[in-house]
Amino acid sequence: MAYLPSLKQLTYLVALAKELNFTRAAQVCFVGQSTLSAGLKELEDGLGIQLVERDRQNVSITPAGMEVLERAKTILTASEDLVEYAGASGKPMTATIRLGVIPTIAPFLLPAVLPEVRDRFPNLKITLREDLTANLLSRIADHKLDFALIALPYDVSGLLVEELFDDGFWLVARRGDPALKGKEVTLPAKMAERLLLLEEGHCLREHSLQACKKVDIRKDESMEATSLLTLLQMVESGFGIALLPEMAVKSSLLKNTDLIAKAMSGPVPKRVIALVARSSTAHLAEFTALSNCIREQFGAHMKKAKQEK
Amino acid sequence: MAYLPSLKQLTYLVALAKELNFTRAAQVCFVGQSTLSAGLKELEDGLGIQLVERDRQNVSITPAGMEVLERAKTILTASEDLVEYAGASGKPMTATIRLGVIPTIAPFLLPAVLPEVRDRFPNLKITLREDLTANLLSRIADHKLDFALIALPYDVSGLLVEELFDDGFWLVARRGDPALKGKEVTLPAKMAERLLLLEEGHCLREHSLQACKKVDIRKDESMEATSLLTLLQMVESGFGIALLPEMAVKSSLLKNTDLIAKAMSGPVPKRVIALVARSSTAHLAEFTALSNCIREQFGAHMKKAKQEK
DNA sequence: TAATATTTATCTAAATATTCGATAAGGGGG
DNA sequence: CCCCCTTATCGAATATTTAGATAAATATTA
Repeated sequence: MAYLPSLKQLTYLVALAKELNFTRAAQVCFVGQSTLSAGLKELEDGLGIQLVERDRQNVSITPAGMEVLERAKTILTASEDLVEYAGASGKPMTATIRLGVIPTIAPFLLPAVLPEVRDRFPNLKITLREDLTANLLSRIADHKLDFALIALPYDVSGLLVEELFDDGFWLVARRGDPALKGKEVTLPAKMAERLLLLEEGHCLREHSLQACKKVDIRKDESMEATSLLTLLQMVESGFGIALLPEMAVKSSLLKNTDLIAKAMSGPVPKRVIALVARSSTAHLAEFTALSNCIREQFGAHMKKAKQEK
Repeated sequence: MAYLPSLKQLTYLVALAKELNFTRAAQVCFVGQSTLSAGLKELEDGLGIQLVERDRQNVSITPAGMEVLERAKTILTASEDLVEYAGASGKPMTATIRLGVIPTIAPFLLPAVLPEVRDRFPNLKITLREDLTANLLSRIADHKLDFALIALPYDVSGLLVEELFDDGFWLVARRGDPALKGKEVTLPAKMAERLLLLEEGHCLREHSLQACKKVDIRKDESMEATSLLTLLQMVESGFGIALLPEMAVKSSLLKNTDLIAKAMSGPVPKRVIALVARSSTAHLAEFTALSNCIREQFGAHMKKAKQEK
């Protein structure tokens, strides 16, 4: 029989990689330092390679150790999800789902969707967290979050991804702005110069830049908005123009402002709204149900918004 | 600390699911029957759910058990691949790769590609297996095979997939066949009626049917070919027409025959040649290298074949 | 330079877990 | 009704794991 590492040994490696100190890692694992030391040695012997470089003063993970570490994390995550699944099975659609949503989606999609979700799955509890994509994905990996509603393109390798719908970008400018001239709106370079952006970290910033085929050159940080609301304020104050996701345009965000939103022509620049989860998530049924519900419900919501116009 | 199943317990579940008999499963695992019985009970207790239905006479896996089983297999596979990776690390591109190839790819692609692979990676050993897609994928899951060269579309969920290139379908008929008339060849329904197919199990059969938007209706099993060679024989004997992958057309398969191959017009029906592996494969470096090598080398091969024409 | 603190590795005895064989218990088939 | 086959359980032998003490190596500090 071939050697198989024990999950405990893998947790030792993971803890040690995080702490880079045997004593502290042992405390994290609730074992003695000698236990962790021996356990790791056994893992290295079993695998036949050195995973950790122990200088008496510093601990570092070898390149091979890094690869093993990644695999170990995957295995442990899948194991934890297996246990969680087992605990939740038998009572589907009754879980408490921790859902993360990025700030440029949350205020427009959640009000339209959550009531229906609650209606359809009365036993499904949803707790929300609004944060940047990177933070949400990191929390998903750490089991601190179950699902996240984010906008693609984004690196989602290794995750379970369900694309929900496209969300096109509209040009927003003050009434009478030259950028709005003409029947069709495109974004030539000179327009792009006037483009206002959200601050670093918001995916909408990257997506706007990609839509203009511009690389990210920060010019004036004081001219970067911290939310869509402040972004629009800046447009209204005459600092420039901006791209706004369709779902934001269709909300009441532009009411009582002097701003005009116009759809773009040509190949419409867009982001893709997607629900993601760990691929080993314990809540696959809930993931699918939520995906469908959002897709249907938000589709209906947008159609209604169109008619009202 | 939350409960974590031991990998040993997971192997017990996997073995039991395969054998559906505690005694035999225990033998497979090289443990006593009592050990397996106790181990499985411990797993069930730890997870808090029943995985196995034990009638004194029959053993069956509960629905929840099936889900846990799938997850267990994933975890065990990833663990085995971790060990294998550790053993192979430090000497990259020196592994012995067991490569599976489907029969409608092997004779056309391998001769063009393998010499270069051997040249570029002299320490990489490759053993070959020619078989149907379903068998190859099953062997990949069982660690009996490392990579497989197959044709998409095919259900490859859960696998590492690298699409290499498109392989269009050409219409093959006897010289003067009415199907060849006209400047452009499409496949109207009446042509599709005359279509000859490989026998069940060959993906080319499904792909040909999809290309004609036909569902699989077996008419006469004696009229089904067992290989591309016999398929062409049947076309040459006047039994009908066939679709042939471009890589086969560009080979010398049609030389010294009375057959004409003509590219299809419109949206070209095609298959996509892909290399697949377990997503936790120990040989990711080799996978990438082989992918690139095949893509480049076969691209050059086809270009050469075109010039010779 | 010497003392001290901090680190990981090793050793040992004790606690814990695992394993096997024997046996019990529950049904079907003859 | 008995025999055979199944899985579950029990107890003793065995193997593994653990913590604490200690060693060994280095860096820091006096």
